[in-house]
Amino acid sequence: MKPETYINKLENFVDQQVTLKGWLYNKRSSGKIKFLIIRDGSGYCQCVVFKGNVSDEIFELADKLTQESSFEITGKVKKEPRSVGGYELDATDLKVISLSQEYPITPKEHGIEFLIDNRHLWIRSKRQVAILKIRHRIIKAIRDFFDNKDFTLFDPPIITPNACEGTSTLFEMDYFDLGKAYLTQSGQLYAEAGALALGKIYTFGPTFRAEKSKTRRHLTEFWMVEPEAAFYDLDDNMELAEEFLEYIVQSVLKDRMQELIELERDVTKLENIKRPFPRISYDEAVEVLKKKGVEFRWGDDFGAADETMIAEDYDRPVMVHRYPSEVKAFYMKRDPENPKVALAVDVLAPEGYGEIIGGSQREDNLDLLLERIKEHNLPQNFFEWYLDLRRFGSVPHSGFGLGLERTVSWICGLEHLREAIPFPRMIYRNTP
RNA sequence: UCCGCGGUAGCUCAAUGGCAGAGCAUGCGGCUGUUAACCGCAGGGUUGUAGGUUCGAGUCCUACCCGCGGAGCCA
Repeated sequence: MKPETYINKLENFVDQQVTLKGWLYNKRSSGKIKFLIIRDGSGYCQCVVFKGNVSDEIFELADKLTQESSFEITGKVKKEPRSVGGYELDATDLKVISLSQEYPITPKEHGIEFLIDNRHLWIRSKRQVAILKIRHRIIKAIRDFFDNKDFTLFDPPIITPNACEGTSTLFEMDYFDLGKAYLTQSGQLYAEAGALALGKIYTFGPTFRAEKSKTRRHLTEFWMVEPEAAFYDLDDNMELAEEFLEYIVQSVLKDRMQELIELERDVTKLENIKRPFPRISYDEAVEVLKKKGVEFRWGDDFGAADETMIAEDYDRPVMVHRYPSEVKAFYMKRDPENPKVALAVDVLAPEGYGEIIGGSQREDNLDLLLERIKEHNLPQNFFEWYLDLRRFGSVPHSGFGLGLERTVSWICGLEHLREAIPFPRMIYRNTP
């Protein structure tokens, strides 16, 4: 039943007869010759149906195929530079599996609303297939990177009893007799427990934000990878982050060049992504903004436009460290040399893609952490288990979170995060 | 939540307050190398919803609905 081969393996079958199974991507005809473009998920192949080579029935059947009809086609493989993918199938037989009804996504332009309404079909188009393949390669690179460094995959809960950081708006649900529960906004606190158990761990899963963000950089459901390592300080954390990003980008360049070209991505911009990355302090970043004429008050967090201006001076991601502690989460450790700033780091991607990583060294002192919890008006009883991590063998430790879709978006050169995930969830859309 | 823009054929879009149109898609016909193929013919409309102004509204006014772009917040 399964296909004997796939389009991306045709180079091994030149001058041999094969049967491909797939869907009709497009069709052109010119009298006694028809060109069927078949896609099978692995690639695209032009099949030539010539009246002299097939029976009249087969020739007419080729005419009946509508866009996205499923079919199998048999013929001899030829090398053909004029054809998509470089190979062509000289058809001798054709079987229709299922004729498609009138397919809504035509080979012309469409508006974004229509495409998102038809996301379940839109993902069949070339551009979306390329993005999803790159997404998969990025995910594989993430897992390989940490696995090769002896980080253990550690899955935090998705249902949580309270806000991890106490700031964001969360999706709320009724949890039996225990009252309200929430969808996780970060696996961070649980990751710390994991690091103190296993040394080096990473979490990788979906995360949820109920904020009414309505921009190209936001989804309500997105994927995040969060490494956490015991005995790592902020510098170790930054080293890990830059090696990590370099590995991801270089892996995609090595294995998904064809897809990047399909997306018309300027790959020279990606080839620059090599260590070391520039590191500047928040203070230095503020100076840069002021020099560029931005009115910026020390103590504020950077907006999207500020991030772009800071990043535009560099051809690779820039690591901005030591943010004012007041704009950062309660669990971030303050710099012993300057308690007004936290040992935090944000990594800003080039080309205006903004923050793709946020991380920090964590507060490992029980008393200071208790103070932070009070300052942030967080319910201490929910954090008792987290405080235990400081009561029972506390150690310096650090970690960061990388937003998968923002990374996919940056590497693919996308305009909007919604193309970086199969079925985007946004404030005004939860379908299909 | 706030600011800005939009909603007309299956899709992308036109239409000075005066006959609701084109391209693509679909159907039929033509073409032996097409690359979003091309050429000819045909079918296809509650102009987002409700109300108002007017001899006459896709067009002007009011309200609502839906979406898009951005801000804040963040990955």
